[in-house]
Amino acid sequence: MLKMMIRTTTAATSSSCYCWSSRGMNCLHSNSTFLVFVNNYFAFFHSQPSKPIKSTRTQLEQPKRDLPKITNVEDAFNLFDRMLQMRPLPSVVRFTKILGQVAKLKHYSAVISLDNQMGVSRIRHDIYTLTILINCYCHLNQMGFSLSVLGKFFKLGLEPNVFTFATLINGFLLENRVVQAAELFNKMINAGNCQPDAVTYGTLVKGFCMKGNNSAAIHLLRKMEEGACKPGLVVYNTIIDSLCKDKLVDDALNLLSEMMSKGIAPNVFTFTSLIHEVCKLGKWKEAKGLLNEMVSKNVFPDVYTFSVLVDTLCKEGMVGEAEGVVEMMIERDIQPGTVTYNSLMDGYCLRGEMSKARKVFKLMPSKGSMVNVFSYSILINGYCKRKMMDEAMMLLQEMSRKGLVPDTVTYSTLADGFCKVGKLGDAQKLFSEMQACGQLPDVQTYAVLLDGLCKNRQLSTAIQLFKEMEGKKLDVNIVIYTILIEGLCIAEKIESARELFFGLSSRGLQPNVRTYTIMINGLCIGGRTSEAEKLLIEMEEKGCSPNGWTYNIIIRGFINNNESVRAMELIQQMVEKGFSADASTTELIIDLLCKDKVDPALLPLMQKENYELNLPQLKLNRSSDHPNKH
DNA sequence: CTAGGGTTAG
Repeated sequence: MLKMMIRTTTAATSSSCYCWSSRGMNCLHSNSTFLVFVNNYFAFFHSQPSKPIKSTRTQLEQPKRDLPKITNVEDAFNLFDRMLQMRPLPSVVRFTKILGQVAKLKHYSAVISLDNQMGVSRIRHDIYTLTILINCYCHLNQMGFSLSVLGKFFKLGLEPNVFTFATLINGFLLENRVVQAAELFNKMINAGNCQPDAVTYGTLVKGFCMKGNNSAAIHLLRKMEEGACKPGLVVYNTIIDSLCKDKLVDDALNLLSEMMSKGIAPNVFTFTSLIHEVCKLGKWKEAKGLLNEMVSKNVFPDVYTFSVLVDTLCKEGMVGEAEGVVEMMIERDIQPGTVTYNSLMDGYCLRGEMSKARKVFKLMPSKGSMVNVFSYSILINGYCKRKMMDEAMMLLQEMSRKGLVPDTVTYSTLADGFCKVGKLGDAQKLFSEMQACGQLPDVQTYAVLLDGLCKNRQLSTAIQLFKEMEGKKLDVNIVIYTILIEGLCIAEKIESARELFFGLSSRGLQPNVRTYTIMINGLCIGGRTSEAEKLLIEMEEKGCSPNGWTYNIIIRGFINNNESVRAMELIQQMVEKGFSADASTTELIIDLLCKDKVDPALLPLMQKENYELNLPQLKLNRSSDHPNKH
């Protein structure tokens, strides 16, 4: 038996070295089912017509365009200049059309400067111009200016219409101010002269969904049914997507049947939401079923749908298959976009294949996909996970040369990389740098830094940072407390760790598996093995099942406290639950055996059939159960 | 000429 254990130990060690990433680890559980899904899926698409029938609508829309289509801001500025020099001046409508197009390109500040030029030439605003302006300020997170534009309506004797109000409601939502959005909505209803339309309702429904308030969204849906403005496709799609994001796929599917029974046909948005969530839950059969269903209804997957599939395949570690999907997209004349390629790059990064990721990154512009902040963050994350900090930092510098603004995620990723290689100073430098550049640290940024400080035994600095974080109105969550509890345990301040742990519920926080495991570890370090075991039972009772990592921790705790009898019992419990010993636990067990420290009374237990049979599982030690993940 | 829904990174 000893031989077997040693063999499996090496297997466990090498497997945990290979799996350096915590993401993508779920590939272990259902690879084969997913493969079946993918194979079916390929066969399925090859049997479909390669091009969906294009709607004739777009063809009809073309001739009425009396203005060259603007594809970039420069063209807009040039055209605008020429128009401003014409005498007589073109009408406000002509100018507004350009503003509308630039706004569609999401160049909101460009719209504002164009509007200023209009002002200089004394071109009067109309309702359209002002509404576009409001929308631009909304997207620039400047609601204050949006509201002052509203004031202009009255000055000019114009009356805001339902477009204006819907835009303002959306603006509040972009700032996460759902209450104000709802207030404005109610004002519309009560004032009586401008009733909300389907879009206005849809916007507010989205607001409730954003706040995770699905029941309020559904309530509004029911209210629409009673009134004159019946819910349409978009409102259903919004709620279906929100239900999906909350993993309530069954509720989402019920809503799908409901809309169909009302004669509202689901479109590619509806199916993409559903397929996305079903893929995330690993329900490949259902994903295939939905793909079948949509095509049978003449709804064809588009670049969004395919990107979801590419992303899922990549996260499952099946990058080759993802590449196949990309090729199929091109064959079917659906051009992969930046998001598609970003997902593919992330897939390579997750497997540590940085040169392949880099190749995609390099080829993107020639395929018509501009790299963006996501592309850089993905690559940077790839290098950070491989501890290649120089390469990661070079990319950060390249970003600013290309005029891309690194965001909170980019900086947090880099800070985490530096923390993990023990360069706390560099992490802290980035933390200040990001704030100097106007990027606000969020909870996850603080989590990265706190974790780095705690793991590097700088507890007092960590506590200082924690206080700073509390001072800002950041929502301190269980992840943060878990890091602090671990920090206290590392510093062997077990009493303080216990206090913090048992005070969690009074802060309205629920410990998760990680929190429990870290506390159990702390208690074991402090020699309180019986209390640790109590916690193991308690977590199970509270519906938080211990995982393989938890068992390994507590077993090691018992062995280290010379309680090998109880340790052996726990090993059996662990094996019965389908978990297995990891490398360091196995080492301790071997040590016990070598030193003949195992009570002969235990031998019958150790030779139990199920225990022996399960030993080869050692090599299946899953690093997803490992602490290095928040 | 103006407004709402689905894809990617820590």
